[in-house]
Amino acid sequence: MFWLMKSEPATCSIDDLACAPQATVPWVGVRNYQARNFMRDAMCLGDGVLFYHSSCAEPGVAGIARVASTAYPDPTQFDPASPYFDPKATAAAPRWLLVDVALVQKTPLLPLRRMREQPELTSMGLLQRGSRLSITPVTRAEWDAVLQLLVADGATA
DNA sequence: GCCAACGTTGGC
DNA sequence: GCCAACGTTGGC
Repeated sequence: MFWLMKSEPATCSIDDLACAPQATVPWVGVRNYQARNFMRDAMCLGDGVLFYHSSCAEPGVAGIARVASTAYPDPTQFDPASPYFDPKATAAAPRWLLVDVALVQKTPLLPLRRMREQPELTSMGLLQRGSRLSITPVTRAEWDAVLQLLVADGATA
């Protein structure tokens, strides 16, 4: 399967991912049940990920990654010093799960603005009106179309 | 900083 | 279980 995962570059950018040990990061901080359920129930090792920069000057897809672990408890839910601390979570009954995400390739930024111009991408969850989910499934057709655009960008860069 | 859209909370 | 109030997201 394929996914789009949002990250605020101020928190974890594509370059931060590239610089992480094994170019892999635990996807900490998801506190939405729908997004959690995607990680827990639907993600598989090796699934393709569009790494998306959100809440920044130039929102858009910044690289390709892949799912690098199965789901396990997000340690930040247990850490009172973390902004992601959840007082209702316990080690016996963790509430929030995450997966590890590994960089495949940084790409030239594919801006949200350009994605909106592509008829074959209008079905993407990311582009739906009012959509705020930080993790959304991506169809093979959408994945292929995005890769096409990323390649085209690379060729003309 | 604005604001639309959505999710969560909590009283009843 | 309803629903109003509140909080959050995230593009602009």
